[in-house]
Amino acid sequence: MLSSRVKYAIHALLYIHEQKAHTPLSAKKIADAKKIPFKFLESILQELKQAAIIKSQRGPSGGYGFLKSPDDVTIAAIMRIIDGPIALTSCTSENFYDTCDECMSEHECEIKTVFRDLRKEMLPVLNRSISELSKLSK
Amino acid sequence: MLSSRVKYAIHALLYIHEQKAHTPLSAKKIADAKKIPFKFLESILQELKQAAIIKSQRGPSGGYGFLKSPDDVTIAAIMRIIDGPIALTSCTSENFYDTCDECMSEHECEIKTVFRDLRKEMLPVLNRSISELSKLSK
DNA sequence: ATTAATCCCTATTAAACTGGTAGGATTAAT
DNA sequence: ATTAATCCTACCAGTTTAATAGGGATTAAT
Repeated sequence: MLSSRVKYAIHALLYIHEQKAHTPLSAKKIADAKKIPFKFLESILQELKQAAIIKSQRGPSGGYGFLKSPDDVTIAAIMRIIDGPIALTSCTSENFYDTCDECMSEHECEIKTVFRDLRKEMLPVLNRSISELSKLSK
Repeated sequence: MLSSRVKYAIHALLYIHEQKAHTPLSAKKIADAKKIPFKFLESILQELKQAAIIKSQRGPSGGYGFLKSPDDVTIAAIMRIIDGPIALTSCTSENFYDTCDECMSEHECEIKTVFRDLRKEMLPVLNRSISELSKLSK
């Protein structure tokens, strides 16, 4: 299941996108509007900033805004930054690949086939961007 | 990510299926063949038995065998029994549905749309059965 | 220059989850 | 009766999760 961090992250990014403010949006405002625990949200925004998704402005009337275009920020990317791999097994992960014992010992693990196919079906859906998502809800 | 319990469960069921023995297969043999910690495997087999996937025979020359047909035992079913929901949010889960705060407050949560679509794409792959999987590997 | 609002960093915590272990009771075939 | 197997209950150490707490650094409006 999705962590609450990822859910909060998506909600926060959607909110920032939808406000379309030229001035940055403060964590406080986002937290209030989206009912996210303030301090918890702060740490999530830090993580997104570290990953170069958003940028921040300090001081009064400071806050957060997109660094990358919302068209290019996908749900998959947010999940990878915060929760890690999309794939359900490390041996079928593209960005977090790791061998599993079974794959080493057997010529081709039966499980691998399923979860490689699964990942392939999941990606197109998760590659939707924040701006796409925002349009859908209207 | 998949829990090791689910991975072990799938491997164990595949092994039982492939042995095609008329006599039940002991946890010990499965554990040795598939290199699964014996006691850990036992508890997994208990769970599968409780869920009426397999049946057991006690005593010497006892062990485990399919109760349902391997044609009808899907990866999705095993995952639901052991790890819980397939869907990534409870509000898009069929078998473990639960409301989330956002879904209540807003007319239609944007996130819900994505993860409902995601679930829809995942299911056909995860509805493959043990016997299908077994054929694929040959 | 003060101050108010923010970012940013570190630490702590309670609860749940994960991946096992341990030991004994029960059952049935020999 | 012995043995080999399932069954049942409890335990445990380590990690993760979802926060909370506190405070320092930075900035900009006044």
